[in-house]
Amino acid sequence: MPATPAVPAGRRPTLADVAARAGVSTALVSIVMRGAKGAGAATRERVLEAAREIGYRPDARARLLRSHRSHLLGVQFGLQHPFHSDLLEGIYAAAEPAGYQVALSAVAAGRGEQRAVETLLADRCEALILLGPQAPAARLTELARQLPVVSVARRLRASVPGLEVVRTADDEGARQAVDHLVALGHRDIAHIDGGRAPGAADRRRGYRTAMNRHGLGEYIRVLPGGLTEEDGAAAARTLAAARPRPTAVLAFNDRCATGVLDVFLRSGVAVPGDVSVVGFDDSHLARLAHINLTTVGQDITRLAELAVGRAVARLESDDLESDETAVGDHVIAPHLVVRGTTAPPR
Amino acid sequence: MPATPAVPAGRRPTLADVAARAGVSTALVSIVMRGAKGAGAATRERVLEAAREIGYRPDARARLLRSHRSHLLGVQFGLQHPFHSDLLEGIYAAAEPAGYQVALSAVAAGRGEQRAVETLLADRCEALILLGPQAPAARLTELARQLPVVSVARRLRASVPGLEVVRTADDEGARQAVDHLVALGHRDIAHIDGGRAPGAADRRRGYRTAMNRHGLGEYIRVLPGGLTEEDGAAAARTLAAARPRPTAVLAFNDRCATGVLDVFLRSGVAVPGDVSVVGFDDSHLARLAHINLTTVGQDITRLAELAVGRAVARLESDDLESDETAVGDHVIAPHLVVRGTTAPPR
DNA sequence: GAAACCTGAGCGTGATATGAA
DNA sequence: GTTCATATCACGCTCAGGTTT
Repeated sequence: MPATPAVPAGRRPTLADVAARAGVSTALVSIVMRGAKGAGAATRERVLEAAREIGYRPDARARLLRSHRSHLLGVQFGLQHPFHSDLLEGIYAAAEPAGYQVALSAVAAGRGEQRAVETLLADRCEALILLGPQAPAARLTELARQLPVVSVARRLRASVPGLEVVRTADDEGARQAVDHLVALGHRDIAHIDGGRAPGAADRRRGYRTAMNRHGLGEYIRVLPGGLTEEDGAAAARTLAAARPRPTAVLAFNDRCATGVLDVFLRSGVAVPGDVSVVGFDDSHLARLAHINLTTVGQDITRLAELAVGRAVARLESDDLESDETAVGDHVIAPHLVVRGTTAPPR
Repeated sequence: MPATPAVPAGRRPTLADVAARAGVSTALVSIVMRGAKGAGAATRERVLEAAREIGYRPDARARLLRSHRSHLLGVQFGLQHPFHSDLLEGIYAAAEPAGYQVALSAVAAGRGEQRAVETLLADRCEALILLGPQAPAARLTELARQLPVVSVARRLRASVPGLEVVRTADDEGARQAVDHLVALGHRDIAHIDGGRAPGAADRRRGYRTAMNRHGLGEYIRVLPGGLTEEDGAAAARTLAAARPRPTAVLAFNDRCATGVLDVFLRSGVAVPGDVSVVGFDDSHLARLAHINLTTVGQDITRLAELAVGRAVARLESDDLESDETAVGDHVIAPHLVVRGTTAPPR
C-alpha cells in the first residue's frame, strides 16, 4: 500500500529529487522534462517514470527566472463584462498555438487598472493585452514604451511605437444597422447611446452620418443610455411615451436592447410590429430563441486572434530589432445579423 | 531632456542596478523594496529614488523562488458564469487583507479543469480555490493530498484532510421558496431543475421535501431544465401548455427564470397574475426594475470570504503542524428576496 | 545593545561547455 | 561525427549571519 509517494519531507519535489531517483544528472532531467533532444529513449522513460513516482512538477517560476523569455501574455479584463469573457476564450485559443501562456489580471471593485497592470508586469509578462482599458491615454503611452501593448475595443489617437489598437468598426456597424432599417422603410430611427463606454462615440457618429446620408437628418434622435439593461429600459420608457414615437431603435448593445424589448413588451408596444429594435454585439443573449434580436455582430474570435497576433508579432520583431511592422489601428468589420426584431414599419 | 532612463541596455532593471545607482548593497535594496526594517530613513529615500529613476520593478517570480512561502491562492473559475465573476470580486477583496495574492486560471473551451489546475500548481500556489468544479471527486481528493483545496458551490462527500467545501444551503433555499409560495396560497408548484449543475440535486431535494412537508406530494412536478435562459424557456413552453397549469414555478436559477418569464409574457400568461415565478441567485438580472424577480439570494460575499478564510486557515495551521481546524462542509444560509413575480394565486 | 549596512549562499531551473561512448 | 550524459554557472531575489558604527 503505497500511502504517500517517497517525496522529500514537506518540500515539493525538484529536478534534483528526480535526478537522484533516476540516477542521472539534473541537467538530463531538465532535458527530458522539456522534451528537448539529447537524451536516450531508455533513460528518458526512466526519468519520466521517476518524475511520475514522486509527483514532480516543473516550477514555472524557476523556469521563467532562468530563461530570458517568459512567453507570457498579460491580459487585463473586467469581471463584469461578458464581452471580455468571450474575448478571453479566443485569446486562450490563439495564444496556445503561438507558443504563449496567458496570465490573467482582473479589474474589480477595489482593484483598479493600475493594480491589475502592475501585477502583470511583476509577473514578467512580455506584452500586455488590455480589454476595454479606461486608463488615460498618457498612461498607456507610457506603458507602451516599456513593452508591447494592445488595446482591445478602446480606440486611441496616440500612435506610439509598441501601442496597437484592435477594435470593431463601430461606426460601420451603426451604419449597417441604419441601412438595414432604412431599406425596410423606416425613417424615424432613434439611437440609445452608450455614454462614455468604449466604442460609444463611434457608434453615435456612425448613426448620425448614416442618417444624414439617407437625408434623414431631421429624424436624428440620440437618447442617453449605457451598457446595461436598466439603461436601455430607462430610455425605452421615454421612447414609449414619445410623440411621435420612432418606428425603429438602435441600441448601444444587446443588454441595452434587451431592456428596451422588455419595456416595450410591458407597455404594449409590439416588436417588431410597432417598433423595430436593433442591438449590438451578437451576444449569447441575442441568439436566444425568445429574444431573437437583430443585432450587429462583432467578430470576437477575429478580435482575439488579432490582439494576440499583434502582441506576438511585436515580440518577435523586437527580437529581430526590426521595426517594419506597422504600428496602429486594426479595425475589424462587423456584420449585421438579421433576426426577428426588425420588420417594415406599419 | 531625459529621454530614456539610464537603464542597462535592453535588460530590465534588477536589484543590482538599483544598488549600484544608490551606492548600497543589493540586500539593502531588497530590504527597502519590501518595506522591511533595517534601513535608515535617508538611505531608504535614496534607494527609492534610484529605483524610480531607472524604472525598477521587483520580479515577482524571482521573489517567490527565493522565499519559501508564495502567499498565492490559485483560483479556478469558469469564463461563462457571471456567478463566478461575482465570487472573484469577493475573493480578491478577502485575499488582500489576509496577505495573499490571487492567481487566476480560467476554464474555457479547449482548456479544461485539468489544464487550469496544472497551471496553478506550476505557479506555486499554496492553496486552490475551485469555483464549481466538475472534476471527479477522486481527482479532487488526490489534489487535496498535495495542498489545501476549497471547493465552492460543489458539494462533495469525501472528507479528506485538506479538502473543504463552501456552499450555499441549496435545499434550504428551495424550502424557503416553497414556504413563501405556500404561504401565499399556492399548492400546484412546479420546479424546473438544473440537471447536473452544482447545487441542482440539493435544490431538487429541498423542493421535494418541502412539498411533502406541506402535504403537497401529489403536486410535485420536476421539469428538466438547466442554467441558461434557453433551458428555462423550453421548460416554460411545456408548462404554458400544461393542463392543469401550475400556479407557481421555482426555477433553478435567475437566468433560467428569465427564460420562463419571457415565454410566459409572450404566451399571454400573466406573471404574477396567472403564475408566480421564483429564481435562485439574486443576480444583477433579478434586481433589474423591469425583471423584478423574486429569488433566493446566495450570500456571495460570505461565500468568497469563507473560501479564502478556510484556505488561509489551512495554510497557517499547516505551518504550525496542527490539525485542529475541522475539515469540512461549510454551509451558508440563503435568504429569500421577495420582489414582484410572486403573488397569491387567482 | 541596537541600528545600519554588507557578505555569501542558495531557491529550482536552463544553457553552455565539455567529455565519453 | 553523432549521440548521450555531466559539471558548472547564472537568472533575480531573500535570508541568515556577519561587521561596523
